[in-house]
Amino acid sequence: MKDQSCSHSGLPRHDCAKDDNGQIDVLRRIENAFFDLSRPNTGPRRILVEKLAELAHTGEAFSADDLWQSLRASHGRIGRATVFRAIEQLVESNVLDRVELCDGSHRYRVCGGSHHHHLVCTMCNRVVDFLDCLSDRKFDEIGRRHGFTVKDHKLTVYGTCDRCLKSGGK
Amino acid sequence: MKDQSCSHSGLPRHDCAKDDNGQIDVLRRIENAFFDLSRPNTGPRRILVEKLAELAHTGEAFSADDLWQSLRASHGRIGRATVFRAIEQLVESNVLDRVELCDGSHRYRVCGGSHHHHLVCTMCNRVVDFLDCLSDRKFDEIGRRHGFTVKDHKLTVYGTCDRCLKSGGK
DNA sequence: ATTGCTGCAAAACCTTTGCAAATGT
DNA sequence: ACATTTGCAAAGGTTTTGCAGCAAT
Repeated sequence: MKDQSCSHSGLPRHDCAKDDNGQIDVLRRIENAFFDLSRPNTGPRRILVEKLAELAHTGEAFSADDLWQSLRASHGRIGRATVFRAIEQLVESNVLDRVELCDGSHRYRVCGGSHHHHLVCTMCNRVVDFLDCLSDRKFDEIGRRHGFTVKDHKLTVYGTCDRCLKSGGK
Repeated sequence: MKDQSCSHSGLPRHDCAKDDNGQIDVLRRIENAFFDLSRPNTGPRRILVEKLAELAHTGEAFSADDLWQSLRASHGRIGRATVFRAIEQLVESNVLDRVELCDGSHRYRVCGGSHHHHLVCTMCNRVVDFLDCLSDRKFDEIGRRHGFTVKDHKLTVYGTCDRCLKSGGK
């Protein structure tokens, strides 16, 4: 079995002024996430930060392998494991979100840091954020009803995006 | 990539009188799911149906491997692939739910057939159902706002169950 | 110097696939 | 007889691990 820790402590570790300033903020958040827990500002990390800032900008969702391929294409050699290890840390630090697709596979995505959920296109896997959700009191109530102390939740909505509808989705 | 189909057509294929009659109903639902699409009432399927009725009763969540181990322990040889193939069909037929744990792994669970969501204990992986959710109009509105046609959604709540809290969970 | 990261290759993990043999109808 | 499922073993895809060497502090 995998790491049972579920340390979405809920709140982002860094203040995230809304993304109005674009990549700068995201860049800083990613750097912070790396350098909070570990010191070295290494080459691989720099190119990772750079690439992730790009991906944050486009909002693209990617698989671990996508990211690896993309990094080794634009820059030279980088280890697969390095990418996996970085993703793990960044998910932990709430810089990346793990998004479940409806087929059970998953992608990652640079997230804004504040609480949100995902709307996923089942045809092209495009992911969009939204804020709507049940209230915290409601979640507490659900928990109370079953003897649970609620810590976190995840809401994912699946559908077809306009682009795919046009290009002949059922 | 995996099978991109997302054929939670949403509605259960068989009427599911609430589980007041216990295992009988569940048993029938599982049998129907198997025998709708394919004929042979084979040995492996019989023991699968039997075991799943048990699991439905206890509400236990299990991995594909758990189920395989358990079947080969109680009955003789059964192929790993047979179990995986059965799970696939039963998920498709809305007899089993796939539940994501907070670490990204997943379990299966015999479900009642009607729309519901899951409350998952992050310590023992116990799973409990609940019904609360946003309204359909709300989901439609979320979709409309982003140009999506909403088909399905999934809400999973993570927390600590009373049993685990008592036995020293943080 | 010390500490921790990196790349590689191997291993682990989980799931799917191909196919001959067995089974149900 | 026929069609389908089964079990096995092999392959597949993805993620993790071990470790020697390297880089940053």
